Amino acid sequence: MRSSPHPFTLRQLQYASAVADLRSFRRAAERCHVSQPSLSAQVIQLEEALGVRLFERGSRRVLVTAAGEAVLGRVRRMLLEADDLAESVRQLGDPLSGTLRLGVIPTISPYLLPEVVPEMRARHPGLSAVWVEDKTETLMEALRDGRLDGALLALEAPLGEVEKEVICEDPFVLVAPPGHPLVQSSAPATPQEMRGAGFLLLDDGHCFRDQALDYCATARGRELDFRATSLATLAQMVAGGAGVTLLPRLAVPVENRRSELSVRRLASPEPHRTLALVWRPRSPLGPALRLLGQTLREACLAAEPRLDAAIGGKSPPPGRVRGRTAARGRS
Amino acid sequence: MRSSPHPFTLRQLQYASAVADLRSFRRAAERCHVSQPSLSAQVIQLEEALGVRLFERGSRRVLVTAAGEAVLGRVRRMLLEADDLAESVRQLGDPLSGTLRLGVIPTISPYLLPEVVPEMRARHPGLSAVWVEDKTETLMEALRDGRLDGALLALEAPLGEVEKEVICEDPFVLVAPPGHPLVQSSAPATPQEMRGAGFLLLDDGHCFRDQALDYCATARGRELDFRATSLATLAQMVAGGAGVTLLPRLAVPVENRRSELSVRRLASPEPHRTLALVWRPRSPLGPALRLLGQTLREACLAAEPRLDAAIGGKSPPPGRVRGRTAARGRS
DNA sequence: TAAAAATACTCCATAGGTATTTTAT
DNA sequence: ATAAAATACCTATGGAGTATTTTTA
Repeated sequence: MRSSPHPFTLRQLQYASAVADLRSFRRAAERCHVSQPSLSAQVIQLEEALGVRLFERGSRRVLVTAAGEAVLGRVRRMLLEADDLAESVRQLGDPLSGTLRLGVIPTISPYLLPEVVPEMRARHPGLSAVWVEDKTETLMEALRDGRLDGALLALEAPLGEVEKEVICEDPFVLVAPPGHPLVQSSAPATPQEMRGAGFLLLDDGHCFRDQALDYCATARGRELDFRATSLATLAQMVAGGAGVTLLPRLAVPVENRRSELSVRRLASPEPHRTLALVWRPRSPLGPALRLLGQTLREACLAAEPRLDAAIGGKSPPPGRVRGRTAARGRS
Repeated sequence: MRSSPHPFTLRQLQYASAVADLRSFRRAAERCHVSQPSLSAQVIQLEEALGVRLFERGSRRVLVTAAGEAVLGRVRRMLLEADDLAESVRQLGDPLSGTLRLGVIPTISPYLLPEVVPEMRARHPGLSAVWVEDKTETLMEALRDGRLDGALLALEAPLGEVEKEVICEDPFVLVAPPGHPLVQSSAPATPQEMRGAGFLLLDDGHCFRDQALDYCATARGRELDFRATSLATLAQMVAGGAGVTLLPRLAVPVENRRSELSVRRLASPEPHRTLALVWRPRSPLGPALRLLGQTLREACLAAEPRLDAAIGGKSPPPGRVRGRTAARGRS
């Protein structure tokens, strides 16, 4: 352990981080609730302590130097750790309370949250959650920056290093207008049957699009020249006869509530996504999120029969989901 | 980004960390070069800021509370990151100079270091290295605590999360006294031939013992009732006719310098270890260590012919070693 | 009772404030 | 000319020191 006396303070790092964020000493000073000269002085001291200029000052703009870029990543990580330290103490006294800032992707939230949010409230009355909906990439960035505490998404997307609690496996199903040749059989649909079929898919940026596109490729389907921005739109288009699509089973009860669609399971290996609650490694909220994930899993399990009913077919016994795992996501 | 003004300072963390390490306020104050009351005051302030008692003070001893244990891990990580921040700036100005504290395991150091240390000195004159010899587990702990900058060891041992630069693959070879039935052929030795043979192995704690034991098990050999503390001892015992053993090819030129041993390659899949330079993820010295690793690899490559000559057999063309990889070690 | 941490207090280094100057567009 | 950062200078918080008291094994 080195730990010679440190030549800088957390406060200096905070000020520097604010300047880097806002590209202005003036506004940084405002955000930090100090006067501009005070903040300037601290930043200068930091630069002197480190022996490197972090910012290039112009009278109209502030630029971050190359050295600054290199240093500020570490600075942000340190400030995040400092937040975590404070938070971890709060968690000691009060393991399951406070407000969690949670992200969720749009292909999950409308279908899962109505189920599980009431359950959460019932099971953990001290815990409140703020849900933010966005695409995987944005959520992960917010997670890494500490703007979110956790996120509910599909593990099949590239996530980087996270801790996770798996909620459920969500199989994809084939959806077509009633009477469409692809939904005349009730047996699981094989890729061969779908060869050449015209698929409607989601717009870019949705991880579900990528997965559906993968399957579409193996089935030698072709993508139609329209991209929906939501599963609801997709379902409407299919109901209108514009083509067929894949939907996560989770979405079927909602999107087919008026029974305008015919649904068919897919033959194994059944394509699916794995829904999970993920969080930053070593987040002080890890234990709380783990517990929350378990609640979510149980709520999902309880919803299974209804999901099966909606697609008119029993699922194969779901592989026992494993918990308490920390691992690196794909890519 | 949260980053509300932090209620504690790096200095407070440093003092608390020193108290935890030394279990004494007085000695912690000495180490930190401040008076005992000053340090006490800061620790008390930290406890108040966090709202939790970190230490249980007795007149004869200081105990770390449960909360303290929970908090101090994070504290140490933060202090390490602070060190890294300072170091990363030093690296910016001067990428390949300074002193690296490097660990190496005893089954590598006597064979590889004499080769590569002169090469290192020649290639990176500004860079000096302090080498520490110890077993893998101890080295990894020192690495995680920031007491070492890098370590040269075998990737087959459980390492946790590290960045690495692979140096070379080092195959194991069969070593027996001349005239021993197992070394009459010059063809690669198969596990079947070795069935029931008496193997001399290293003492516990050496990762090479574990690997040799694995092979020994697949070959249905039996371990003799003696455990050597070094490969040198092992080689001496074999030369004295006490049994046979496996050695890393790297060790053969040194341990068989008087040609008292007969050496035979092993049939594929040839057991081997993968030597690599590893370091903490995000270490500011990463780029320097990466470069150093490349030097080590080239020095190893240059030594190949001599190693082959020493075991009297050409190796199969070595699989192209991959560089620039960061990955999680086994276990 | 003795060793160790906490308290009492003084001092000064420094973070922060206001007023002003410098700088670059 | 003007917006923004640096400088000058003052204030006051608080970190560090010495001397002393309290605590407990």
